Amino acid sequence: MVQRELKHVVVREHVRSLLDGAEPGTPAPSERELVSQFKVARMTVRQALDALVAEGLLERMPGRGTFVARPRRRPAQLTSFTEDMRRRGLTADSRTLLARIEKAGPGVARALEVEPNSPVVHWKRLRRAGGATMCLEDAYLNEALLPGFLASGLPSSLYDALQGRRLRPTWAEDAIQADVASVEEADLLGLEPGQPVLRLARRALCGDRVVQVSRSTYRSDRFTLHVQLGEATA
Amino acid sequence: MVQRELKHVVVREHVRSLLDGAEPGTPAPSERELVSQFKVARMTVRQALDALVAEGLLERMPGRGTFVARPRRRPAQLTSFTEDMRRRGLTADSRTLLARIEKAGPGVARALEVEPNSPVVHWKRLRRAGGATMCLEDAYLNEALLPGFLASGLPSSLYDALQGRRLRPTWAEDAIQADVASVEEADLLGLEPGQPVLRLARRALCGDRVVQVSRSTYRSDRFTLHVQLGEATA
DNA sequence: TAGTGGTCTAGACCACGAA
DNA sequence: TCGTGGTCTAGACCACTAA
Repeated sequence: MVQRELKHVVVREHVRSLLDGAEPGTPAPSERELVSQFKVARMTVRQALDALVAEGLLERMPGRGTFVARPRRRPAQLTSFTEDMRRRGLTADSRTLLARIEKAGPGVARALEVEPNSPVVHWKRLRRAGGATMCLEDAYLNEALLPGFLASGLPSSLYDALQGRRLRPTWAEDAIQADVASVEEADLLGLEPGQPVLRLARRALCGDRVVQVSRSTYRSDRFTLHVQLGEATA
Repeated sequence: MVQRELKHVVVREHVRSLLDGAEPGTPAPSERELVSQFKVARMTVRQALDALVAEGLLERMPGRGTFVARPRRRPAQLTSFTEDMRRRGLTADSRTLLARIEKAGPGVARALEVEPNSPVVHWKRLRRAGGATMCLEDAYLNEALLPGFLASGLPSSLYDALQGRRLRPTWAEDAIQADVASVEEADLLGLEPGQPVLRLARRALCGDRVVQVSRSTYRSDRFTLHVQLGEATA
């Protein structure tokens, strides 16, 4: 069963594969070329190219033509610790300190937007990258969205596991502070009490549903947080 | 001199003002209504509405109509300290510790993407919000882009001043770390040496040009950094 | 001058949703 | 059934760029 392909999709994908891997500045076929090649109206070609322009692949230059755009600088992406470390060429692993279902206290309930005393997954991990201890993470997940999460075995990457259930966060808000390590944190992270740490509190949503809230404590001597910021729009 | 208004712009702005402040879910006029109202072709109306959809103001629902969308959650925006504080209901001011033109050292030159020994504006400020000292900021600006910047008087908001010269940053990268205050920082910020501080190093670009690089040191007891993260694409 | 993208027309048929 | 947005046609004139 081959679904009927919309013409603008055919044109769009043809142009995309034509320019796959091309250098920025490479000219795309002109609109009128595509019109005669695919025997379609020019509006149809424009619809196809509009999509690629919106995507950031192409750039129009009136009077000159349409060209492969240089990659846009993007604002902050929502990535997991595992992905972050992989990007730095390090392999992430973790030691689970605690993983169980609890009743949500008032703070966690409010943050997760569930009723107090609702079941939540509490997962506490010591996270390492390239063999070195990086941070202590205390995460709470909305159990109602993740039935049987603990029973199916703890995943190595939380976001991978959420992605598998189509619950990968699409948006998050982090609150970031500097502080000094508590006695317990220092012990777990291998620091002296009073040494500086970076604290990061996250609320992660998938659509409108709060999936995860967490508090992480990073060793400041091993971890620098990198954030890209985009253009302010009105 | 009234510039000729493009039809799709007229329609777009009419719809925008019509729905200004409307609740999410409010229906927009149907495409055919706008066609007969403005005596234009339907493609023209679609072009107008497409722009508003891309902007996030409208949402199409095939078979039902076009409606005001609920505001999208946005990834991190590039805002200035002044704007950040205003959003928190605080008024920002600052005490300039140093403002002069210097020759770029190797590190600053590399970060600003100028030749070593090029003239750069060095501006060091103690920044306050609501009367309380918040941070110490050391900023370097590319003098070649900002001729006469110091001569025209120091602005209260750097980003406002840059905006006036059409050099407001459109993208930035921050590196964020926890540390402890040095003796000099402690003195200026009113802390004890060894208390935790949040360090933020920023490189801000307008288009492809590096406009500003800076290092800021925040009192961690008064300042929490908030960052929104968007969906990972590709 | 020839080619490009930007705008615009006046229709058409389709699938989908609500009544 | 009727109105909606989604797709598509076959033209047109314009401003701009490059040769």
